[in-house]
Amino acid sequence: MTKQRAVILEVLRSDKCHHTAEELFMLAKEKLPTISRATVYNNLHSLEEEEIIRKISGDGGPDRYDNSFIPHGHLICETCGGVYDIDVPRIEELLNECIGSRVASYELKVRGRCARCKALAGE
Amino acid sequence: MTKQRAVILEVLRSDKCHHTAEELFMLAKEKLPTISRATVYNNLHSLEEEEIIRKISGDGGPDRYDNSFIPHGHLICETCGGVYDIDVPRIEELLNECIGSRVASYELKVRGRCARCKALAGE
DNA sequence: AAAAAAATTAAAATTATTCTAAAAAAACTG
DNA sequence: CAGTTTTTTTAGAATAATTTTAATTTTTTT
Repeated sequence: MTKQRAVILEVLRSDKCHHTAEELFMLAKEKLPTISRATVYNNLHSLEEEEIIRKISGDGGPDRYDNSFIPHGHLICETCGGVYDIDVPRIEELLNECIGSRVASYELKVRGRCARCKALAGE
Repeated sequence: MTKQRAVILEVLRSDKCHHTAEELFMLAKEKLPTISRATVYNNLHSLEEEEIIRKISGDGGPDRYDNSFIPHGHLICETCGGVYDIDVPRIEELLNECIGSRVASYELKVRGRCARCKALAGE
């Protein structure tokens, strides 16, 4: 556990939203100005290997990192653009049945409207 | 509908697996040797806009394209790296219940082992 | 057939990420 | 704790995927 790794974990955990490697690098730099981009990437990889964090890829832009390793769904609100964690009950069992064996992991992104935006729209 | 666009659609549809832009470019080049990479990217974007195809991103490598726009799950095989369509029954209803309203679309990627690789491994 | 608009091309530019080799820090060893 | 080895970090170069650019070609409209 180096200074750099501690800072990367700290910024990963101190925030609710899912940052990109570049954002994490900038945030880490505020706390440790000498940190290098390569170190951020190196640590994100090793943290992923160690099953501490998880990469979320594919919204067009760069990959993002989630400070939880446990797979869970994300709701992308079409109204406000926010990305919220969602829990889909028994999804893992359902997927296991589907592929006829144990799923190693899954990634689920749902586009719709979040609770807040629904309430504001009077739904 | 230009010659190029027709060829791109043709190669997209003639294959069961999900190709990358580069692969589609190479396949299109066989049929139309003067075609340019930029044309492939341009057309993939417009076809996506027109809701004819769908981009699948985020398995480490480059984005892939699915010749169907209708949302469905993908199994990414951890053994052979292939990307296969999977049908998860009643997933849409389940997601609707979860977010308390109609989902606009979803993206589901499951990592596990495909039927072929399971068979080869003697499972 | 001429003019205007749209699509294509090849190459350069950009973005995100990975690699490299040297320097620094950390972990062993006697 | 001094010397050695291993690991990590660093800055920048390299690479990969995609986008942009500006000139050309093709298609459409008039």
